[in-house]
Amino acid sequence: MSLGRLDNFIGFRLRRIQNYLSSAFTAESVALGLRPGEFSALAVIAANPGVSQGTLAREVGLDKSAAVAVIDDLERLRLAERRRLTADRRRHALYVTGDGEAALDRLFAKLETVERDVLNALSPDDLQVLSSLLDRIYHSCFRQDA
Amino acid sequence: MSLGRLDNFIGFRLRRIQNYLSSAFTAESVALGLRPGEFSALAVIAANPGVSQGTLAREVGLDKSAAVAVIDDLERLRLAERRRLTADRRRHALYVTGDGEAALDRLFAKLETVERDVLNALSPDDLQVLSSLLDRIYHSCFRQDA
DNA sequence: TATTGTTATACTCTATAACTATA
DNA sequence: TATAGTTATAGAGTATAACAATA
Repeated sequence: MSLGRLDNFIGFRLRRIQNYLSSAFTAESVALGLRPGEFSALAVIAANPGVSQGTLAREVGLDKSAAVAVIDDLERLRLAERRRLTADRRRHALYVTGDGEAALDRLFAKLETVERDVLNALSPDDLQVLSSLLDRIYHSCFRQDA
Repeated sequence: MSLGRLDNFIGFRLRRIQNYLSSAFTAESVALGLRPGEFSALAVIAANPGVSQGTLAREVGLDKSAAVAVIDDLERLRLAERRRLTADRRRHALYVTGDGEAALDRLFAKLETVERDVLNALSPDDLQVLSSLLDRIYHSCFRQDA
């Protein structure tokens, strides 16, 4: 089976590698009761304690209505919690619980294992180069951040 | 907004870049009436004239039942066609039509534009390095191909 | 009047299994 | 009995708009 012209595009190779990484990781994620996307939401809350739902949604690429379901789920699992802000009672500030931090430790450990397996074709120097090339692309695309 | 520990993982950056690439491309794709995934199916048929539905499905990562809907769509748009094989009348051989080739030319041109925009932070030499690093990862993951 | 979060709804995707026609 | 393709169906994911509370 040939991929033909598709094979000339970097985006196609990015997608194949990324699909592989994420399917390997998803198994660990669902083992903790998390659906795809909930892990990154939890990680972003952990990195930004008190973040609002709207800001989180924008950052993770979710619709604000989809964010409701994600946070409902995280609360149900006692991994994160909403706290109504007194300053602006429309807003919820989001925080990760102790259980949430423990889950993140476990998930990040798995993520490291998965990446190590997939990236073991490259030397540490190669990885450094790859990382810096991706950074340069990333920053040229997303420099206009909020 | 910080991404916290997430930012240390190459897979996360791969995903952001790939999301960006694919959302920019999807617009052109739907303008031609194609749904996501149908473009790559069409490209693989073009690269492998006479391929069967099952083989195509495996290659593109579709379920065989999902492949039916994709090919129905491609036939309805007159971009590809099924031909019943006389040797084994259970099978359909798939072919791209003239319209299909024209659509592919247009779509691949768009793909080049999108990639150029996103990857313009890198010099041709850098792109060559990136491409070869991704290839090495890819081949170490998928060497056990069919 | 605008914004934050919520609910409702519809649409798309995906995954599964049952079915047909051929082998 | 096994395989290629099809159909039917249910579940998850996503996108949209209407809504309540608050600003």
